[in-house]
Amino acid sequence: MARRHRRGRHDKRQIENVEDNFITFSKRRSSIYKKASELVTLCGSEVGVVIFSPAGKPYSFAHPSIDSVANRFLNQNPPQNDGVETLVESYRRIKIGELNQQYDELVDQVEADKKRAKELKQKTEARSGEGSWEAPIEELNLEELKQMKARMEELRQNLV
Amino acid sequence: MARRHRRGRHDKRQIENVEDNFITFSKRRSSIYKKASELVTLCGSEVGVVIFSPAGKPYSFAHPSIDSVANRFLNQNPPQNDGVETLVESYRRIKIGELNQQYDELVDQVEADKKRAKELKQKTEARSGEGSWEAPIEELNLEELKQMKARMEELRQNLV
DNA sequence: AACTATTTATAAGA
DNA sequence: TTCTTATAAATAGTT
Repeated sequence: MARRHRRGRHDKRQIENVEDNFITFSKRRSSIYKKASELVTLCGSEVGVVIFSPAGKPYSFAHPSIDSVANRFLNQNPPQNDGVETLVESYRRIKIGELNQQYDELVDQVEADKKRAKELKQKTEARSGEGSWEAPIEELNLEELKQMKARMEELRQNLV
Repeated sequence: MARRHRRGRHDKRQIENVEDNFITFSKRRSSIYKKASELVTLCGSEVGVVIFSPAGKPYSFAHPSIDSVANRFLNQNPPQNDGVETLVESYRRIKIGELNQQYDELVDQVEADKKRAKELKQKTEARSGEGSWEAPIEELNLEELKQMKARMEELRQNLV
């Protein structure tokens, strides 16, 4: 009996050309969507699937929505201890890092200005012998500024 | 012939109890992972799957990694115009909003302090008639501060 | 976990 | 493309 044509699924299918590969990809992508959908209706679970074609085009299937599933997953997976950054951590680090750098420069400059203003004030007071009624203001504000910086750094610890 | 037991897959399987449902869920979840894995090796695509069990426990499968797939998907799906926030947008808005609020308070306070310091300096100078060599410093720094604030607001526009 | 009757998915051909 | 089909794989219920 002559050898039959091979049909059904074969483990060692080789990628012959781009067109056939995309046909296979499309069929299998649809099947995965179907399986995911069945899991939702059959078991009452939530599912999100993201697939990139060999050419790099994105496809997705999700229930109840891709954002819902992604947010739920990310929120239930807090920062890991194994050195691997999560998606959210990466965005926080990169984007908030810029903001923090600007903030550090601002605080440094402001504190230097406060110090110089205080020295200047002491100098002019020593010469005039007046104006001591203004004395506590800048010290107090400088202290508040330091506290605010501490609070900001605490916030940053929680963010980055 | 007596009616046979129903095997194979049936469209209208009913959830009888939690244990059986979880067994079905586990089997099907494994199958979806297998299908996803086959899609990767067979077609050379990238896949990310997130699944919540009926009880709410999260599971995931991804190649090359869940972060890689998620980032790639989110980056290729820029902010939509239909009023729906993406995952990344939501995180930026919520977390950076806190930082911005602190920053606004800081800038307001600093500028108020600058103004008061300037007034105090003018007052003491008017009385002593000296110290004018220090005059340009605070105005310059105040201007730099304003520019820094402007840059910060520009940065924020890009973030939020 | 493993088994099995049945259904579904798959690859290639038409 | 879409349909067909021989075969492989997945499924639900059982043991």
